Amino acid sequence: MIAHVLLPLPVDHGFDFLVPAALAAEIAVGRRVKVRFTGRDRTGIVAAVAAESAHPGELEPVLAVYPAPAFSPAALEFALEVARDYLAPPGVAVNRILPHRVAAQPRERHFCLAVDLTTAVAALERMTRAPRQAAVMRALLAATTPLSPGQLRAALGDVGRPLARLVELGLVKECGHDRPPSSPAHPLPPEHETQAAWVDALPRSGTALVYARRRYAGYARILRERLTPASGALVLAPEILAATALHRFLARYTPGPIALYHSGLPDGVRGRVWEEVRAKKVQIVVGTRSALFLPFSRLELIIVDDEQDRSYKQDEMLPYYHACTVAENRGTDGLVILGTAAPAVETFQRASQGDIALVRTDNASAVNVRIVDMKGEPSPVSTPLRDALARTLAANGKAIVMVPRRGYFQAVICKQCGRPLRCPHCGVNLAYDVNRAQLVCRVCGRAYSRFACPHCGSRALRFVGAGVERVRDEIVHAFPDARTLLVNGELIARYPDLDLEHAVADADVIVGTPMIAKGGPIPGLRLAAAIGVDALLAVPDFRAAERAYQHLIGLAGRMEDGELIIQTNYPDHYALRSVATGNYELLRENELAAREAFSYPPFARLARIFLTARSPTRRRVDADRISAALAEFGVELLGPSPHPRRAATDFILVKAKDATVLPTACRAARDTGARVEIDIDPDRI
DNA sequence: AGCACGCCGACT
DNA sequence: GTCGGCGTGCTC
Ligand SMILES: [Zn+2]
Ligand SMILES: [Zn+2]
Repeated sequence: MIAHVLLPLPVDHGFDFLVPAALAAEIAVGRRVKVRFTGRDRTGIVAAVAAESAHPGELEPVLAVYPAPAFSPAALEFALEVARDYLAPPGVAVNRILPHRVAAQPRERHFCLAVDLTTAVAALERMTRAPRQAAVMRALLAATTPLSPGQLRAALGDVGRPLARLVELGLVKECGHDRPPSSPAHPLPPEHETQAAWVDALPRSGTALVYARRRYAGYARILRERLTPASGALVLAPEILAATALHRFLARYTPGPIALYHSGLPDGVRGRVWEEVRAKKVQIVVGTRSALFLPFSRLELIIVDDEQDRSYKQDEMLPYYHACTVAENRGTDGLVILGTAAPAVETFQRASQGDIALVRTDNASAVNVRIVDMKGEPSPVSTPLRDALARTLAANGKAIVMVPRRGYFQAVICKQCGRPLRCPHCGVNLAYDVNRAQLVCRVCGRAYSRFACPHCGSRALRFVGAGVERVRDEIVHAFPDARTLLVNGELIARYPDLDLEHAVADADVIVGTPMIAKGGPIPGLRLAAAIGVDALLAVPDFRAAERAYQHLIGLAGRMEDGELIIQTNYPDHYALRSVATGNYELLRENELAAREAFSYPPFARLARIFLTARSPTRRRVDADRISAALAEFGVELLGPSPHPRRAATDFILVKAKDATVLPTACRAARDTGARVEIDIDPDRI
């Protein structure tokens, strides 16, 4: 017997191995196996089992078979289809998707009263000399479900001793739950019921763009009303934080167990969820894009929340897939919901052409938008913003300030000759880091202490582009009594378990990078401000204005009502006017016109071809070979230009006005033999 | 991906 | 003469 195994190598085929008789019963398509390959042990995934091999040479034996976690045959086929669509090596893709181990179910014990209520109350009255025991008894009396030691500890502190004593006395017993009994779903609060009204307008199947400011309650309603017992449902959020918040919400308002699945979980936990899905023990999963590959046997419903978010595009690692597209392929005979408060221009275009359904609620928001013209404003915190902050804080309201730049100052410019100070190694502008009191390069990390212009020698320097830390300091200086919280990537990296919701609840002013524009309403928030949106508008990407719009809508979405202040030098920019007037069409029309004029999506399809080779001449030769190979397809090539992050890598941008030729052209580029990686439909350029 | 093979410039 | 650079191709 032969096993055809996909190894994690950048090749487009698998390798055959001999299945020893002892492993014949265990071998199965989708399982992970250990093999000896080129002198070392490796693991791969069985793509097929056959009687014989077409390989002429000797075959190595399969050394071990791992029954779990494993792909179901259908899940494997789907993963391979995605790899094929995105021109990724199948072995690389499937080995990345499948977790490696299955962690044991955490054996959380649960305790409940062992006696009836009257006996318990009588015992409690006699417990005057054992207050800890009494506290445990009271907690168990009040609880509607059994409690785990962890839950008791959270409420009462360390109660191991008193709990053990109560068990000894026969007042409390352990009840045999492996997992906490799923709490009965809470009814939706009335205000959520109205927010969920759009569910009635959904089609039965196909893809629907749900353009609604508030969507979570609707998702809970769909899960309650539309899910049949035999089917699975998948709910995606763009990032781990958002997935966790959505999971918490849906677990509260939906009956039955809901699993959480994302790449931040330990491998073993992911493996456990994977296997629970395969065994149909879990019907609903909330997660990030990697959850799309879970082995659901039937998937009637996929919800992609915040459809416009660029985190849905995998662009750091193969396969370079987009979660929305993959979701639509995955849920072909069910319902796929793309939910958003600020639709991607491309998605909305599909809806307006009738390719997908459009469900649009009245998105009028109670947020009042004010655009502040920054011409002549010396401080990054304008006078109108300062006044609004003072008013808000005086009225015990909360404020949030978004600054799209990290650190302290974006750049340092010579007052004498006007030129920016650059890193001599990388050529990029140097940023100022207050903590080190040095100029730092964001590309190579080098720091410099020489504060003088290399061109004219002048020591008169101007710091420009206030970053989030600088704005925070400015606000702390202006409002020393307010509790100010800085939220940036560094904070999340340093405290991965930080409960952001709690931290935010304790702050008066939250200053942060655009990550704070994601998420639901913050209680008590009355003022939101966007500082330096011009930096967002100036990003060299055809989607820059759309992204700025989406960030601003996201920021406004963190308030139920209140004021949004936008600081800009371009008060008439259509993206900002569109936010101010609540008129999405204004953004859409301007974007469509620009993209049609310059042949960008949705009027063309793009791909990036990465060329990796040590020598630049080699990359040049490859680039020439590719442009020769693509000549016949009538596509436009831009570049090659150096990759912004990866060393020894260039990329070519491919633009195809005919959407259907792009995959063919990309395949032709791959088959030139040049060492390439291809990113179809990139999300940033 | 890793590793061997093989071909051309420049060094004891 | 050999050493070592990397481009090419193969691994079940
Ligand atoms: Zn100068
Ligand atoms: Zn540098």
